[in-house]
Amino acid sequence: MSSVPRTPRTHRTRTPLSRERVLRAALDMADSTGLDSLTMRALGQALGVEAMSLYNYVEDKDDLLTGIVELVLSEIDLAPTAQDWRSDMRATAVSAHEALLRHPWATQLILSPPSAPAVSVRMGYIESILARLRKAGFTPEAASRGYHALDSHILGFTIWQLGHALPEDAPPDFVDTLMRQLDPDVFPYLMEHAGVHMKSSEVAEEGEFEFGLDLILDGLERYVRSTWNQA
Amino acid sequence: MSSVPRTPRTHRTRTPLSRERVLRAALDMADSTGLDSLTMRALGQALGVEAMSLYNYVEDKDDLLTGIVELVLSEIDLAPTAQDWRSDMRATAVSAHEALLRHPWATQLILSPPSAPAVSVRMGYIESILARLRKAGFTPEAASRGYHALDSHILGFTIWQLGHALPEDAPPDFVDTLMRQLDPDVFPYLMEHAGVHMKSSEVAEEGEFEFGLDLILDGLERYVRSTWNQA
DNA sequence: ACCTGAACACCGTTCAAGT
DNA sequence: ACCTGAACACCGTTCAAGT
Repeated sequence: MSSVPRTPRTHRTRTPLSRERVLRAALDMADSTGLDSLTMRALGQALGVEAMSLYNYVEDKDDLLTGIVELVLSEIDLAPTAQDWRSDMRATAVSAHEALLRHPWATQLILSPPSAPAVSVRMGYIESILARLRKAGFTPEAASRGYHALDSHILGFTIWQLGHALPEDAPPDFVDTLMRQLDPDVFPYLMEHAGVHMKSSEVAEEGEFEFGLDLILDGLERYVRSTWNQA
Repeated sequence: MSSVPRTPRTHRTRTPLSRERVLRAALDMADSTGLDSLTMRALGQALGVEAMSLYNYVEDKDDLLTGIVELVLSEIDLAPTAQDWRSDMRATAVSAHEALLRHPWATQLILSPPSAPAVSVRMGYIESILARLRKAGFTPEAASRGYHALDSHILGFTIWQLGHALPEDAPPDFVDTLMRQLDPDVFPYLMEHAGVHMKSSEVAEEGEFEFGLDLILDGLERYVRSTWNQA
């Protein structure tokens, strides 16, 4: 701890490799150039090392991907401090949505993991949602329902939204030319729909996530109230 | 059409290759052994041909995947014949959900396509939802909202549901051993949640899709009613 | 016209060998 | 202890050559 031999790191910033540094570099790579370009060989090169060295810090590529997903999930605010469960759930959902949008590759890794079940990485996240609802007086069944409804909306809407975003390399007239190819006799309402999109800003699209979120929160509120009335 | 030379197809069922036969075989392969095992080489072998021959019927692998997604989408009932928009939308949503569950690999291809935007394959589907809502008196804006809410729930919930399904090769005591590994002091509510799952049947899980669906339909109903009252 | 062998540029991963 | 060269078993895809 205290007697690290300090070699003068003049010509190379020879920061020693570590699992954390590998994961951080992998996350940066996925953020900047996409998940497809994150190969073991390219990641090695980015760290100034051959690909094989990475296996000293990571079990295999699956473990690498699991690790960077964990980093993304750690950005979510799991302990907002509002008075009521509804505001807390809303805050956590919005925080999760924002984190997932910051790392557009993450949602598909969570929902369609290359191999293992995703639940293990997300246990802390799931536990805190369940805990908040139970502590607000939800029955175990109602809390399970609530978690399902909220989580499927958070992840499901986000991946849907990302899948419908314009491709990064889209030319400015992308939507325009796409619409011109549509036969107005066959797809009249699709053209109208595109028109609605052109008028609305990004702010409006952000509203869509919260629109659905509030629908779910409304439904949960009614659902638990009816549960309480039964008792 | 009428003068096809009929070679006696005795020792080999030498059905000539065609795009349709290639796509059908690819879909069957994805259904039975998963998307990962669907390689050009394996598909060729299944059809009794070398992989390179497939490029006579399919532009590249992307085109192949687009093709089998189209087959899945064609299974959806886009023209139910109830009286009201709500029943029609509900029927189409349920039909879509069922088709996507029959082909568990399809939803991720729709939501995270390897390259191209997914909208092109789904135009007919989107158009028919928009058309049904507009014909029920929805404004263009309300119809857009409705389509977004419905489609994101259909695809988003389904991919969430599939991502949380037990792996195919799971041993019978999979959930049991997973729960035993959980520290009850750290994840008490997660354990309780697992307990709720053990008691409920598959039917109950099917109910979750319709629970969220009805929430959205309720919200849309209120939303358009308020729109009408304004006019 | 349709199919194939050989080849190319990639993957993830292993393992013995280096320092 | 950490890193590497060489190798293995795969990918998608091309292209000239076969029939």
